[in-house]
Amino acid sequence: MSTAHTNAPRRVPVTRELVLRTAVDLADAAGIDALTMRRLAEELDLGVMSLYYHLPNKEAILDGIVDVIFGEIDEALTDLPPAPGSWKTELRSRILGARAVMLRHPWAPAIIESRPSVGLAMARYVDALIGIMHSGGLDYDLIHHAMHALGSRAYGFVQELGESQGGGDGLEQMAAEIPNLVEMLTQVRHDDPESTLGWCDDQVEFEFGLDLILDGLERLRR
Amino acid sequence: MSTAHTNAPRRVPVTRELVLRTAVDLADAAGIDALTMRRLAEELDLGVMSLYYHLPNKEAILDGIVDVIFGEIDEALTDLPPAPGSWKTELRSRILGARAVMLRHPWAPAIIESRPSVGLAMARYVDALIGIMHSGGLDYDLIHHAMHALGSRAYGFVQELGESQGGGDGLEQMAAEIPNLVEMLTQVRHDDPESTLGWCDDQVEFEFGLDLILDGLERLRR
DNA sequence: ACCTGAACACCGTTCAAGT
DNA sequence: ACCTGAACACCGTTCAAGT
Repeated sequence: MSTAHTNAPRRVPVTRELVLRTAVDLADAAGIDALTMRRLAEELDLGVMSLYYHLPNKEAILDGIVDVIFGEIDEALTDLPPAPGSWKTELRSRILGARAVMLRHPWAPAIIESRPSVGLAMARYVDALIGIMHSGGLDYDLIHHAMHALGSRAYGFVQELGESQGGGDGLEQMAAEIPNLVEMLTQVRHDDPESTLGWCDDQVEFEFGLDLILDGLERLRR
Repeated sequence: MSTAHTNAPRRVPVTRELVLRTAVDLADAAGIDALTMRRLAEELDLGVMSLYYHLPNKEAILDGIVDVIFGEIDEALTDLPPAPGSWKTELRSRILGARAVMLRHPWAPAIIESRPSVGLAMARYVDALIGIMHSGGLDYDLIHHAMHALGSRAYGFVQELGESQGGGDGLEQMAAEIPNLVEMLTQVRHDDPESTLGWCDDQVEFEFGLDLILDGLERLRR
């Protein structure tokens, strides 16, 4: 996973940026729980306390990670073809672009939601969304509502609750107590038997919710 | 905060339910970070290891806490007047009822989102929402989409990102880099100067997003 | 059936240094 | 300027018991 533990001389100097990049790679490879100061230092072939020279504490590392993620989003979006279209399609493609990055870093949504403040990279991303909506003829009051209505969907994710565990192991035992839920699940499963992602295709659901909101906003704009 | 530390004989026996109730009270009073096994045991005037007789581990305590919260929601909703109305208003009032409980336990959303599985109380709550929608004429496929579109909003909350910090301390420094965001914030603040909750009234925004989704679903039903 | 202390394997971080 | 080990104050949990 890394070249740590060798005692060959380091090619690149350790910097704040390298620490953050390594932290993201570590979370990708071993899960967010593996991202401890000790493990991160090990990955960099450094003593634990050396990390504190580059960043003040673990909170700063988590803040920095969010910057890295939104940096990746920005990169992915500048590669995107211009695609003139309406404000709605433009917003939609930006958000789906952000989502593609989130899918590469499944732990990122939880970290983003845990941060108390907004970093520059994230603010820039939001700023671009607002700019698109304003150019599209939405006034700032409606844009403000829109950002709240979108919530984390603006960043390309929704925290999927419960159903994401793939059908619900324990649900069968409670079947008698939750007839409507059981009926819905069996029916939806039946309607879409060859769905590769199981009965619950998250990408489809994400776009459904996103379009529901965008269409509603478009209607309010008029 | 409690009657711990006295050595008067305990009135009520320690049970799983008392442990969970105490855990909720502790999180309410001292924040979710204060909910450690040691602190919880102290609150109950118990040795730490005694907790493990009533519940297998901390995960089970967090699962149990979610059950307690949805128990409170159920209680609050049965007190609610019947309010016949459309499926939309009925769903709306249930969700706003759930939200009122969430507001009493600000730490609850994060815990709910962190749980990998659905407990019975939560499943019952979802089941009731589905029942209402089905009675209102939505088919199960649309209901399934609806639950995903609502996301955590179905439980009465959205994880508010960034702006919730109350105007953004650090935003002023980045003003030049985020002109659209700054313009939106100043304009919205100007339009609503006497807002007691600051420029960003979460209850209003929550209902805006909820209604946007419910109205869109109603349109799809027809 | 109900409770317990000692000990273990972890955390993030302070301190007082080293080169 | 860059890095470090020892130590501290925490975690959740295992174990082997006590009554």
